[in-house]
Amino acid sequence: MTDKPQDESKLIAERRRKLDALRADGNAFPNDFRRNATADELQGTFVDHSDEKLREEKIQVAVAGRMMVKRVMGKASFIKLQDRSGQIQVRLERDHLPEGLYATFKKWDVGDIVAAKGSLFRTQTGELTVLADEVRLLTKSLRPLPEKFHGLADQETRYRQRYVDLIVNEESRKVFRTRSAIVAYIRAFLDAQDYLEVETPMMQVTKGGAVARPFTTHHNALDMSLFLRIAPELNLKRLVVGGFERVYEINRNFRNEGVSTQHNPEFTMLELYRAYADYEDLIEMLEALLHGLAESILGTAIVRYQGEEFNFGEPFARMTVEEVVRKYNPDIDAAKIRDRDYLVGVCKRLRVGVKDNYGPGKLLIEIFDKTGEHELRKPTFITQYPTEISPLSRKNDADPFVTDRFEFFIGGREIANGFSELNDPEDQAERFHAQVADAEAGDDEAMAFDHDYIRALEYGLPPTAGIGVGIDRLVMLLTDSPSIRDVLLFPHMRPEVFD
RNA sequence: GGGGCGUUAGCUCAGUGGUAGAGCAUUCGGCUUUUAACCGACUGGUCGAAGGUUCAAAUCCUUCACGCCCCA
Repeated sequence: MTDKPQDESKLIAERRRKLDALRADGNAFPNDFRRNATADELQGTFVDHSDEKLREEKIQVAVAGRMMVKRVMGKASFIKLQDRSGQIQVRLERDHLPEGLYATFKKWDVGDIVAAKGSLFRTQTGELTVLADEVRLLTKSLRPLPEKFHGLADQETRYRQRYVDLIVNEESRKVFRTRSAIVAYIRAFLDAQDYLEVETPMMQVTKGGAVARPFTTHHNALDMSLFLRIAPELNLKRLVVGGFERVYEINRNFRNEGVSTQHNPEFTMLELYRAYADYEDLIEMLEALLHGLAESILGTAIVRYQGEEFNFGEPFARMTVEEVVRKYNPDIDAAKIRDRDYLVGVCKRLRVGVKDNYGPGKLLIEIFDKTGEHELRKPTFITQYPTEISPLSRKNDADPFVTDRFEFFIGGREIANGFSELNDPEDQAERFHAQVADAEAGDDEAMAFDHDYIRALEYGLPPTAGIGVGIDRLVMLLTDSPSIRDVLLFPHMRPEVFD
């Protein structure tokens, strides 16, 4: 009744024969069992119950899960069932089960989904165990699990077949539970401050909100091109114009760039906007958020990441872009640090590519990226980003060469980017024109002119500050994960070849 | 895009030119308190793909695929 691929492993073929027998015997995939407790509920509830007390009370339980351990010792066996909460041991005795069931059970395999009903007791070593009155096979597993001791180590298989990784690697399950807890903490933190969570379009007609290359898609019925968003920024600020003075979105962005341990084509960002605030207010807020997160997730303000140690309990360091450039390039002439020709010379010495349309601000940031970024190990706010490369940021009142903007670095990586928003519609229009000029000069990362966004600003965006936080990188930090793929359930991979 | 490393049984891994290996898992037998259970027997491979060198290739060479790391 089953078509068997010729190259199918003998292990799978063996299990398929068992499934055939199950089908012949009735419903091989029943869905009428209901459990009354998870493993951890039982472990917690009866933690103080002795074996005698458990046997006295005859506590009836119904448990189910994946059979991860199977130890047959003649006429009795121990198995362990793994459910979403943990594992619970079950003891099966031939003479304590309905006639013939024990012999049937012996054919079941590690990996099968099994249910058991019975009463609780403790073994000689004190392990809480269900003495089974009844056991059932709920789902036959056709594929053998990886070896029990070493688990699944192969990176490629862990990423491609995450379900197997999650079955056998507790550390991997823990990473994704922590990820969920981090996002839940952030939501609670913001909700407590009266922020409104919103969702804005993933598919956009105009690319904007960040300097990056977009993915393009096509709407058939409308016969038009659409961009997958590179940022939600402009839409969120439209909402502030609309009177939602505190908004945030936690969602995916898409950037058509390289893949690395730090980059996935789609990644998750928290972006938030707050009216009547400036970038200094958001620096304070981010410090409070990160401190609270560390205490909540790790139970301490000390974050250990890949051999480095960061204290989230104290205010973070601050430097300006120019200070960083001068610190890591001590030979630079401070008097000429905004001189285009001089900076071109520095870039050439550093073997940084320079284009004709680069102004001093762009050149400065190229030098920063090349020489400074990786040195920013301890949590550090970098401020005063050049206006030239910050088309949506408010100019600094005293020094319009730079904006009231910061980026936040830990371990040499950008974690967040925030600024006082540019709410002058005429200045914003000029900045868009500059972006369009860059685009025409061949810069495929430049923004388009967003007429509707200018119109929104013309209605009046209150003085506002905003911030974007890379959630994946934050999760990496708090789970000590070396690669972004370790914190993405299904990281981007080239297609697998099935032959 | 460039460089380095990797791909051998279901899983974890040995194997540097001369008969393809181990542990776990599977299969069979034994065992009524195991904890990577234990004891005994057996089984399991187009060595990532294609081509080349050689009397002989998992091993050397070339190309390709996929993955990991570093750099741009």
